[in-house]
Amino acid sequence: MKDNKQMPKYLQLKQEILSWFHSGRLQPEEQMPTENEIAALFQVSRQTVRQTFGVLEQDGWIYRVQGKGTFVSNPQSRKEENTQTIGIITTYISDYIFPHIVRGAEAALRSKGYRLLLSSTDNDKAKERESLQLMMSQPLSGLIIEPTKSAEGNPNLSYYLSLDYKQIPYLMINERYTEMSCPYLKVDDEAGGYLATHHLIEWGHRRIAGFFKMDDLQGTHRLKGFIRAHYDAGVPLSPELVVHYTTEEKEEKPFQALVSMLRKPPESRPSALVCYNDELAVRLLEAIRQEGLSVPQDISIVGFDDSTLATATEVKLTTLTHPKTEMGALAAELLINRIEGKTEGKQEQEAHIFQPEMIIRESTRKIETK
Amino acid sequence: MKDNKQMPKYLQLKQEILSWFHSGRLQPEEQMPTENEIAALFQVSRQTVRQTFGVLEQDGWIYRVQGKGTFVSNPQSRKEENTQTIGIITTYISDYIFPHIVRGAEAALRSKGYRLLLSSTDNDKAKERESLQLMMSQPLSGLIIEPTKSAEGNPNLSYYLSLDYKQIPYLMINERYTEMSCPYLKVDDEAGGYLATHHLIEWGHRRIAGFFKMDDLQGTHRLKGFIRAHYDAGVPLSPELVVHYTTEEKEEKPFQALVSMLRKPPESRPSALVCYNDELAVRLLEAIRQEGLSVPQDISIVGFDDSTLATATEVKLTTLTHPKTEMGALAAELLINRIEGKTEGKQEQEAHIFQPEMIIRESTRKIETK
DNA sequence: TTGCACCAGTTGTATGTACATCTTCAATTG
DNA sequence: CAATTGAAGATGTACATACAACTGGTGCAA
Repeated sequence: MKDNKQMPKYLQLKQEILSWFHSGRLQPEEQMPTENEIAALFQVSRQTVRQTFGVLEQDGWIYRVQGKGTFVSNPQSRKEENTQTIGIITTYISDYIFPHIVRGAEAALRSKGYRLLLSSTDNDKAKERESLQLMMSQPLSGLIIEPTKSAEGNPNLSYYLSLDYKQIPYLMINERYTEMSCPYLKVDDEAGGYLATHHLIEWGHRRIAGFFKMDDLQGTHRLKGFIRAHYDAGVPLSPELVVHYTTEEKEEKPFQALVSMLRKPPESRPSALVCYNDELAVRLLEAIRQEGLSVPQDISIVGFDDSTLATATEVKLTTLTHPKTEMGALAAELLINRIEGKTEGKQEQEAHIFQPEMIIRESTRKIETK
Repeated sequence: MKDNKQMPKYLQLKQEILSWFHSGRLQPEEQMPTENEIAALFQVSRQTVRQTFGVLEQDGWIYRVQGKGTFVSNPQSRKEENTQTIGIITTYISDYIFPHIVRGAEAALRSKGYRLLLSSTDNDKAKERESLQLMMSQPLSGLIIEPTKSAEGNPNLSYYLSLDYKQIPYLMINERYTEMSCPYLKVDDEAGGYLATHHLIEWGHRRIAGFFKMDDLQGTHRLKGFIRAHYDAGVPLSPELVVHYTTEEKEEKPFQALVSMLRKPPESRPSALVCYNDELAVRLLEAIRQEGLSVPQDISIVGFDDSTLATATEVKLTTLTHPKTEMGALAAELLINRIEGKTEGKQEQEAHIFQPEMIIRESTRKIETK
């Protein structure tokens, strides 16, 4: 027992006894040493031991039976007392892949007896703070966070620090704040962009247009892969074939950009498109139809995320998988492991990166290399 | 202070002090008499007073500040200890209109300082029970439920009764178990089925096929409207044009049924379809394409719910609106009103019924009446 | 006026003693 | 052999004392 003079004896004693539990030296339902034994062992008075036991009993670690003794609580019953609630804070709830992430997490949590608290930030840092505040206003076992745009840093740092202080485990999905080190899960978007582009190059395409949303890291990573695939294959990439846009511009800018590309003479037109995601791919399909061209005869097109939209269209989209549901489920499992202390010793990996896979459907075709 | 010798002094003292709070003799934030004063007043030792204060502090009645004194807790902060948590149990989370309902509810709840617990049943009554159990394992302020397979009755009645017993307000969305009387929000599905059918009849269609999922009440109501529209217009309805299916059959049965309809000679083929929802409409579009027919030239088709799928297809679907987000928000508001007792006197209406509206896009066309 | 030391009063920590109440089990009794 | 009794040992209650740590105010000195 450390003789930290900052801490009162009864709290030092509490730490010591907690370590007995964590090390497995005392098993659930086992009888504790009696108050007098512990008092003698640590050279403190029985009253001090009683004070410690009082706190431990409140925290649900032990229970006392008059005349019989003091016993270690069953972790089962301890859990029942503690909240078994995990929060998820995500940017959007209803948008396209997030429901699947939540669904995966919810199913995993429910099967392990945890409840799911859900909140969204709508990509607004003030709402993120509000959500954190609300979640932490009640006991919480753990937290899964999808950070709101981290470009301007993290104004809610103090809340995250108080998570550390309260020893509430948390992890991040899709991105993470660079100021903080916690486990996180993400998709290898650069590999995705590479795969999509590589697939098209392999099938003979040489003029490939790319449309990427640049206000989140996913878009920039996918673009990176797009560029690298060109470089590796020795295919030159003309700058006019890369279109950047932001969330606000997503309805019109890429659409118009594609229309003006398609109105050029066939030989200077792209023969294939790589789209930021399926939603954009569906939007661009309209532009192609509007210009009287068809997919995949005239233009090949690749989406991202394998959403429900990808198979709702007449020509089923070639796309890349996003492990939406699995990611949610894994996040939940990792978090539960941390909560229940199963990571002791093996020291879980900090980052879990999913590799996307191509799903080749009908929207891409092989063409003759000139 | 009653001299009940059964009860230890420190508990008798607690009762006495509690009566001070209840009688208003001590107001919130007021400073309590000091430990020594109370000890002298009741002729007990300061230690005994401390023991009493310890219990009162745990119960949230008082708080202590070293060097300053002991104070009566603000009932506000006592209330904070009570959960401000509302649960939503829905059939699916990720499927198409539910994320929007949840989103509407979440935004409304967050703005009023409530937390949202989310759970899904996957349309499985066993999971519904599991979800109810989990939700109720902790204090809960209220519950929003979307019934599972509402047409088949309610096997989890006992849980709902215990909600009544615990005086936890709840309401139902989309449908309600007929055995129970609670406020509910729904779309007038019969009117929707009627509108869709009426629209087609008005545009000259006489052989209209209907595809309805029959294991929830939405489907049966939409069918009812479908039939009534035929009846009102004096259009005969052949039984072979009505297809029933269940959740489990949704992938294949309606698809096959339509294929065999389309292979009949053109004059005995339906000229229009009314679909249970957009998801099914998209699926049936495939069948139509597969048989070499086109929409709306050969077949008109109407969906339901105005989901994102309705505009993802190349032929934009004519469909009916569903007030997804608004419904979630209104459900949350009504529930909060009940929780906070704002319904006293005016006695809220039991049912809130939204009227669907037709959105006419490209998938239906006028034909010549024979 | 400002800053500092000091003091009285309050809660927090630590120990000691005494006895009450309850559980268990062995010894005793009928 | 069954029931009772009693002792031992555990936690629960109650009181007493001493000092530590903190708060707020007073009063003195720069």
